Amino acid sequence: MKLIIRNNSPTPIYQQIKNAITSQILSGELAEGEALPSIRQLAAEIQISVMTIKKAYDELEKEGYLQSRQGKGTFVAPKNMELIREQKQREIESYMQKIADIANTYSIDRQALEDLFHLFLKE
Amino acid sequence: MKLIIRNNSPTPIYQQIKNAITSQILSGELAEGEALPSIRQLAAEIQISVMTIKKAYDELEKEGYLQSRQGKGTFVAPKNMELIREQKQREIESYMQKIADIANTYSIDRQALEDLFHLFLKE
Amino acid sequence: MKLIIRNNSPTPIYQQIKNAITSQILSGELAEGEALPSIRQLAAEIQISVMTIKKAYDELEKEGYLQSRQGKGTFVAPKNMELIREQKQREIESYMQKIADIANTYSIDRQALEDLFHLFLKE
Amino acid sequence: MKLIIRNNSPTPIYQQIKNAITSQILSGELAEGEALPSIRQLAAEIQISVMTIKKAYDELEKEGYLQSRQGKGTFVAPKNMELIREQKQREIESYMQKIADIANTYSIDRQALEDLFHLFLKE
DNA sequence: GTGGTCTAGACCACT
DNA sequence: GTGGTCTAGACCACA
Repeated sequence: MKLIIRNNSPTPIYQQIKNAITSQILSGELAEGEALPSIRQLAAEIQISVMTIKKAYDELEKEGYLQSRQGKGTFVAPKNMELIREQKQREIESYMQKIADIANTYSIDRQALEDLFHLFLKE
Repeated sequence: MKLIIRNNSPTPIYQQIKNAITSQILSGELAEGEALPSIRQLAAEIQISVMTIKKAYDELEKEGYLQSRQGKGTFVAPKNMELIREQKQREIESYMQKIADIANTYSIDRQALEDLFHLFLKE
Repeated sequence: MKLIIRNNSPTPIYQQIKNAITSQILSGELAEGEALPSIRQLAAEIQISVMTIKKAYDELEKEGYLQSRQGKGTFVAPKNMELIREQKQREIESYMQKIADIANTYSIDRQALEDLFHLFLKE
Repeated sequence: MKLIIRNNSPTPIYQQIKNAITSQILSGELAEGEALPSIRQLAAEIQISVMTIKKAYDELEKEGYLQSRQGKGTFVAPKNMELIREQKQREIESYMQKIADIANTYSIDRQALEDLFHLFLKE
């Protein structure tokens, strides 16, 4: 597995690992069902603590990209991706509805709301 | 008034009462100026000592959530609007944070997100 | 905060912590907006590593129960709970639809499917 | 045939081709017995050396995914049904695991879950 | 061998 | 003070 980690980057190492893996899954370089390097192996390969790799793998599993099986290894999850994205889309819409409701009820300024929104998006 | 008190809980009963009331005030279930049940009435209703209710009401008054008027009863303090706005502001921010997180994790297009946001706001 | 941790339990410590906190949130003992003990404080109190507490808090944050703010502390999230449960309900339904679709397409035995389902539920 | 090849990717091109084809076979986009484009045709189509395509096809034949018949072309191997069933079985298990996880995390009633499951199965 | 959990430190950034 | 990240070990359970 090819991974370039920048120690001096402000992006946490586990996040860099997550980004690299998701981009490879989304581009098809990592096919569904394919095995990933074991956490220890990858840790040795890129000179990073096992726990850091584990954290990246754990989060990717919760997000639906990977699937771990004790004693067997970690694999690219079957392609739920469209399903997951649909769900996340709906989740976003319901949060927006909530925001709109609150803004209406408490007459919060729309311009302020938009500025806030841009702030969060640009992070 | 809806209150669920657990006798076997490690949380002191007066604290459970305080939690329930503040949560109802902040969520808007108890509107500002609204009358709370009298100490004796509530004590009878939930089978709790009058002293315990009084302690809860007293502390809530000290903290600015309630206001008791001699001979008239206890009311939700009117100056909560700022408190509530702050609370709602934080609520909106937490929703936006979630939207931003999801958008980052699943690489959702920012322009589409903004369009959606305008859609909900203009409703 | 009152927490009883069993070191000899098969349930991981971080899971025991999560269970205790969610049950207190759902029962109202922990009101929305209320501060939780800091990770270090709780770690000292129950004699557990800071990282273990952190893991429990982290997962509770991802699940929508808590909200952490750097430099300030960790708080019970505003009551999105009904919203989140609705979303999770829909998520479950879409997974079930997927299962039903696959089972239909590949004529997988329904009884085997049910047995499998019971197996996973009873874990 | 839909193939996206990245020249600047760290994954060797023949591996990218293998990944794309296995993924399409396992997901059913390529049905058993279906003909694949000829080596020369595919090479021309995606602007890749004939040798590279041949290497990918050869390895996929060794792994049992494809079957080439002298003078006729290359086809998806017919005995994939078991492979696919295994894959689908694992897919179903992963969905069930997700359902069980959500149900545990958000304390969703098991009976309701079973009723829902029967509903979807009987459709 | 694999992943799953846990520890006891450390340093950083924010307030 | 708070949370956020990371390390270099350890032991367990599964296969």
